[in-house]
Amino acid sequence: MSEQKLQQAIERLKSSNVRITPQRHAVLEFLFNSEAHPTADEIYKALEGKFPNMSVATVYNNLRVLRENGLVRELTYGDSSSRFDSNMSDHYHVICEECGKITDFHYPPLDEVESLAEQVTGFDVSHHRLEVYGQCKDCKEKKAVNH
Amino acid sequence: MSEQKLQQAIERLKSSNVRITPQRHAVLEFLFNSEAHPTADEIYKALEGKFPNMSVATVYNNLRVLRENGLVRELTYGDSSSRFDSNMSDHYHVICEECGKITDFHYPPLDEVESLAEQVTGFDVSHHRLEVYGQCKDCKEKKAVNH
DNA sequence: TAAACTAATTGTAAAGATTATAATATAATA
DNA sequence: TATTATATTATAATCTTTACAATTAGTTTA
Repeated sequence: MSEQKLQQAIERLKSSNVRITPQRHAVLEFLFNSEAHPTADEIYKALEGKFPNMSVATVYNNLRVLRENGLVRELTYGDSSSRFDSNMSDHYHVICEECGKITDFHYPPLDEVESLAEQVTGFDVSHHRLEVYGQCKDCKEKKAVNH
Repeated sequence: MSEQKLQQAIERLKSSNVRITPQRHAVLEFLFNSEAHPTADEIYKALEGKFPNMSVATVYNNLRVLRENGLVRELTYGDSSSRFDSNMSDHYHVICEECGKITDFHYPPLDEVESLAEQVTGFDVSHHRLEVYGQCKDCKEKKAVNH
């Protein structure tokens, strides 16, 4: 997709003295082209073909570097492994409890909640996270068919 | 605290044919008296004195049973282990990024977000989760002293 | 109250995700 | 192209949670 965004990200890394290796480039590119919020293992498997010798540790290392440089976000839900999202714009997620699919959706940032939390608890608030859970269209339809 | 709530919980378990063993009673009681949202391991360590032979598997089993019966909630944040909350009323959490402390706070349920998510994504929404992150009072003060 | 039945506990092993480590390879730079 | 620091690889270790089989113990019923 947006080749420009990818180039910007690479410049950002370079200016932080992060080396652009083929593996790192591939992880970054894969995430930028994915809307599926993949896990580390899914990224690893997706790049196996191109990099047969790549270690899974490399994927984890690079995800950490990308996260530390503000290029991807780590999403931790109830399930066992983290998911990664290169969409750093303000948005929330709706998660299907049936099949695990994660869908983006936009809503005005909940600034009121943050400021009330500050007042009530005395915290300095930095950010919040919100996820909505339910059943996606596909899973609804599948159930309907089986009846 | 509320001895009555504990008795109600026990009745609820009995009516679901869940046996009340000393270990199970202790896990339940500990959670009902705790406001600290403990991990499974913290519960295990807290009960070690009373039950020197208790297995950590017993703690996990009981937490699962309590969760399945709607008596505790499992909280999964970015850190490695789940936390458990016996406060089943509608409330949100503010989490200190410094020390990990979790503080309850109340806010009207975000029904609007849920209904917008339904419209936009076509999901059947069942619930949502929201956490606010920041720095707690104590950690702020500690930092101020060190300057 | 005792026997019988079923569920719970225990101890240990296994699974799965992630991190640590040390040796080797390689990107960036002068 | 030589140098140097960083990244990668392969593997082991760690940590949380679950699985399993044997034993123990609630609960029910005769």
